[in-house]
Amino acid sequence: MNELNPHISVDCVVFGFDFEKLNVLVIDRGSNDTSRMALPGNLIYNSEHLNEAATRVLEELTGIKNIYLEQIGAFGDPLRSKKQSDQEWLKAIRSEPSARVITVAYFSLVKMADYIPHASSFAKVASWVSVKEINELAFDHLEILSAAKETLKQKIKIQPIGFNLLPEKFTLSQLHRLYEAILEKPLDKRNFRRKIQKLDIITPLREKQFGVPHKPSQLYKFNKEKYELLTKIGFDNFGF
Amino acid sequence: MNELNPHISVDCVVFGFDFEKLNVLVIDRGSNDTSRMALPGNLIYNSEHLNEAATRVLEELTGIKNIYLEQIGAFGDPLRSKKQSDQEWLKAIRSEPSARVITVAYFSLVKMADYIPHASSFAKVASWVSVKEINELAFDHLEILSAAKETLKQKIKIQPIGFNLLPEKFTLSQLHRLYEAILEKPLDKRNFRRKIQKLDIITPLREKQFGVPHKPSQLYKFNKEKYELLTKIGFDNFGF
DNA sequence: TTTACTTTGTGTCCTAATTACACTATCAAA
DNA sequence: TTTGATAGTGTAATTAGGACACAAAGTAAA
Repeated sequence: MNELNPHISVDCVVFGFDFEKLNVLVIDRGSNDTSRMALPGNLIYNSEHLNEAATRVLEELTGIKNIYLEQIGAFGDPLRSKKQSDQEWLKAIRSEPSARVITVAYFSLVKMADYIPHASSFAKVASWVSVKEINELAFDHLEILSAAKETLKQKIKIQPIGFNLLPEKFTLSQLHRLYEAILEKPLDKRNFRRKIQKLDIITPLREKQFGVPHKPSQLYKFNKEKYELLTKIGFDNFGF
Repeated sequence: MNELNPHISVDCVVFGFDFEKLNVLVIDRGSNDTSRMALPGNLIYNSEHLNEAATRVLEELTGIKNIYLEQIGAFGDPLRSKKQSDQEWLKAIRSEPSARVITVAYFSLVKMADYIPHASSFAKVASWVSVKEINELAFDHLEILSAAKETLKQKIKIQPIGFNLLPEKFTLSQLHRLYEAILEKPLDKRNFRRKIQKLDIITPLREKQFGVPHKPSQLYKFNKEKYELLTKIGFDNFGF
C-alpha cells in the first residue's frame, strides 16, 4: 500500500547564498562511480503527491520545514537504467530489471544558515558547493542543475523569490550581489537600488549593521503583505 | 524489453489558431465517465525518451511530424488511480493495482491546417475545441490545460514561438490577433506593429492578400535565420 | 458606376523606464 | 590621524511604452 514506487523519483536542487555566490547542496555517494556527487533525491511513495515527496526528501535530509519549492520538470531517459551504482535505487529496482526511472526535479531556495552540514546529524550529510565549481555530477544531475539555474534566472525576473535566500534582515548590497549571482551579470549599483526600491516591497528597519569595518548599512526586510496585496491588484512586474 | 511502462504517461496540449481564437485538440472518450473529453496522451515505452514519447503520441494521433513541443511539467497524484475508466489505461495497469501514474505534460503549437479531423483517418479522432469553451476534462487534464495556457503566455513573452501557429505567409493583423488570443488582453494595433517590426525577425514578401473584400494586406514570413543570429549574439528580449 | 462596407496602414506626443556615470560619508583597524 | 572598505546618493540622455484618429484600397451591393 504505502510502498516506494520504483519508477519515479524526485531530485532537488537546493540553492543557498553565502553573500558572495550561489551554492548547491550535494551528496557524496562514495567512490564506486565516476562522479561521486549527486543531487539529493529519492524514490517516491505510491501514496505521496509529487510535491509532498520533494518536501519529505528535503526535510529528511536537512531538517528544514516550510521550504520554498518549485517544480522544474521531468527528466530521465532509458540510459538512466544503465547506471547501477546507487544502492538504494538498485535495491528498489531489483524486482523489475527492465524498468526505467523518471525523475521529477525541483529547485528550492533556503537560507544557508538553516542548514550547516556538520552541525546537523542526519544519515546522509549533504554539503554546500559553489555552483560554479560543479562540472560533473552523477546520473543526469548536471543537466538538471543547468535547468534549475535557468529556471531560477527566469523566475527571479518575474517574481521576488530571492528573499528566500536571504535572512530576515538584509542589506541592499546583499540583495544586489544575490541578483548578480543568479543572473550571472553585473548590475549597476545605483540603478539596482532605484529599481528595487520602486517595487515597494522592502521596508527599511530602524536598525543598521554593526561591527563591520566600514560604513554600516541600513537593514531591510521583505514586505510580504505588500507584495501579496500588489499581486492581488493584478500587478505582476517585479522583473529585472 | 520494449514494453509499455504502466506508471508513466505523456499528455499533450496541442494548440491551434483559427485566426480568431485559440483551440485545443481533444479526444472524445465515449460516455462511460463524467467528463467525456480528454487531452491526447498515452503510456510510454520503457525504451523511449520522454520527448520521443510525446512526439510519437502526436504523430500517431494527427500524422504531423516535426511538431513544436515543449515540456510543461509532471503531474499526477495518488487520486489519479481512483479514476478507472480509460480502458487502455486499465488494461496496462491491471497487473499492478496499487500503482499510480505520473503524467508528463507537453504543449505543442501546430498550424491548424495541418490537422483537419475528419479528413484524416486515424483510429482515435481528435477535434479542435475553442480553449474558452472548455470547462471540464477527464482526469486532471483541466489543470494541465491551465498550466499549458500559463506556460504559453510566459513563453511568448520571451520567445517568438507564435509563428508555429500561423501559416508560412501571414499578415500583421493575424499575428496581432494571435498575440491577443494568447495573452488574453487587447493590444493596441499601432503599438503592436511598431514593436513587432522593431524586433526585426519578420520579412515582408512581394505579395499581398487577394480576394478579400477589403484592402488587401501585406504578407510576411518569419525570418528564422535572423532570429537565430540575434539569439547567438546574446539578444534575448523578444517580449510583449 | 456609384455607394457602402470592411480592414489596412500610418505618426505624434507624452510619460515612464533605462542606462551610464563619480564622489562623499561612515565606520573599524592600524 | 590615517588608511581601507563599503554605503549611499542624483542627473542627464536615451529608449521604450501607451494613447489616440483618419485616409487608402479593395469587394459587394444597389
